[in-house]
Amino acid sequence: MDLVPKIQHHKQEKEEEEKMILSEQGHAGDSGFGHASRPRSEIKEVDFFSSAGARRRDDDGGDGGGGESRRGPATPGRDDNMVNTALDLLTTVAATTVNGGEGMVAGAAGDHRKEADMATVEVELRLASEENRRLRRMLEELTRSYGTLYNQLIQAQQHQAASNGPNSMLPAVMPGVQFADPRISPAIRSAAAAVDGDRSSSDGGSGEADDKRMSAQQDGTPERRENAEGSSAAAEVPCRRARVSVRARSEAPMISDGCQWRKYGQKMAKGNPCPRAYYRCTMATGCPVRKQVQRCAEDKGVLITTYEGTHNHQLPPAAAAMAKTTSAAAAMLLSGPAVSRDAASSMFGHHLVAPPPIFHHGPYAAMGGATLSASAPFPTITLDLTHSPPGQLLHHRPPSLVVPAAPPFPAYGFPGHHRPLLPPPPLPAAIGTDGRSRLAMETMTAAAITSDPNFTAVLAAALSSIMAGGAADGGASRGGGVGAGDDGDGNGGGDAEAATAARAQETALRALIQRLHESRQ
DNA sequence: CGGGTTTGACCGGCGC
DNA sequence: GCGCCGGTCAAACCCG
Repeated sequence: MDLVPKIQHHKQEKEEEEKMILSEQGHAGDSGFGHASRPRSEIKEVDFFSSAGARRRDDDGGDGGGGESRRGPATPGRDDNMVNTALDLLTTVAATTVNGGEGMVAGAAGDHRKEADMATVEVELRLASEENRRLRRMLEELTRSYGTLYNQLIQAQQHQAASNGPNSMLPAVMPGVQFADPRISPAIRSAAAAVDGDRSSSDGGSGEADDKRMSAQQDGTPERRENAEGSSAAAEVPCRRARVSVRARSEAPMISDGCQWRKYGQKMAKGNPCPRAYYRCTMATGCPVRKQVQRCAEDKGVLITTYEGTHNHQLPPAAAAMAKTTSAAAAMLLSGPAVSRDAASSMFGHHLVAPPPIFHHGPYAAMGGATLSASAPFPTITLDLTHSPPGQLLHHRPPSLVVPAAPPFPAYGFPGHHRPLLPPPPLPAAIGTDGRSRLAMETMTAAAITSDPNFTAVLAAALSSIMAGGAADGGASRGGGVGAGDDGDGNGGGDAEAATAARAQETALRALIQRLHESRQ
């Protein structure tokens, strides 16, 4: 392009050069995440994900698999321990009660009590199993509904595209959605094209038709060439524009999210006496991810971190948690409204008493801990962690809840259909096949439980988080191309692993139900 | 000396 | 067209 300024041209060349070097080095930046932070910031930062980082390092780094995690039964923060301790805690408490009675009371009275306890536990267990079965059925139905809706969406999309031409893709994809930033549209079209590509590989029946359509799309126009040019650039754009803002209470200048950031600017923003700092991800050269850190004008104790973009490199596990969350949130933000009404009504309406407020009109739409802003220059989703249960997320984590502060937004009613532009995740298989999504799911479930004692809400939260966990995982890896989903073990799920995951899922559900029973009593 | 931070300048979008 | 504002750049500076 002749119009590109010289300096920019140079920059691009430089970036290309760096990318080449990077690729030759095989993402050398990945290995260096652990030590490069300055001690200064390590001390000051609120570390949301340190535990996860430690745990993940165990998982990823150790070639012996989770060997270390299995080695130390008493070590908090290990994978298995973390999962089950977090949610089995209550079960454990119940068991402890039983054992305690056994130890304290000797003789017949003790035996009686023990038997009674045992009977109670058995009844509880039976109830839990039954409820578990019911939940499973609901989950299956949800999955089916999701798949059906997705197919309908794709069909409508195809129909619209066929009748109105390719430029009408956006309305077909996003009915009723109006983004403040029209620049999103090509990206969405790209994503839609990518979906078609994915579908063609996954959907055997219509694969050929999709392939034909894809090839038909790859004609001369620059835009379509752009679409066909590989997913990285195409997938990058929507997340570059969608923003995920995290509000967290912290005295530190910056929250530690596991990534390396380099400050490249600071500005006084209007209406806020506190300066806004601009950071760029330096874990890989050319990584497009940026973040802005600013203190809240109203409450100086609240730190607002806004993420933008998708990492083009592998992430340390600690960062993957946040990246996955933000990626899912961004994907949800970009696509949520498209399905929120109809899908929500069809998915929730028949199953759950009170469908969560997924997306409303107005500048802000609140969903529990998350808000959407359609009036902002960029579509922004805000995850508010400032109202987390005190001490749970930021200050001191109880050993039973070692999972980092995964923002709880999916637990408030985004059952994973925040990604209609992408192939529907095979939910039952995806659930828990990745350790992190499992952990995040359970954390969010636990968070939902602690924050909302209402049965329906909690149930909805559990189901939502289950589905979001699976979808977020896929979303990050697909939508982000090389984003958070590619952090090493994302696709290592075999049957055994799935079975383990299913067991963990069941355990989580049992704990959840146990908790619900307790809260009812 | 290399890498990160600071800070004033610059640029582009947007509203009036 | 002008000014405002958000975002970015890059030279100077700082630090280990």
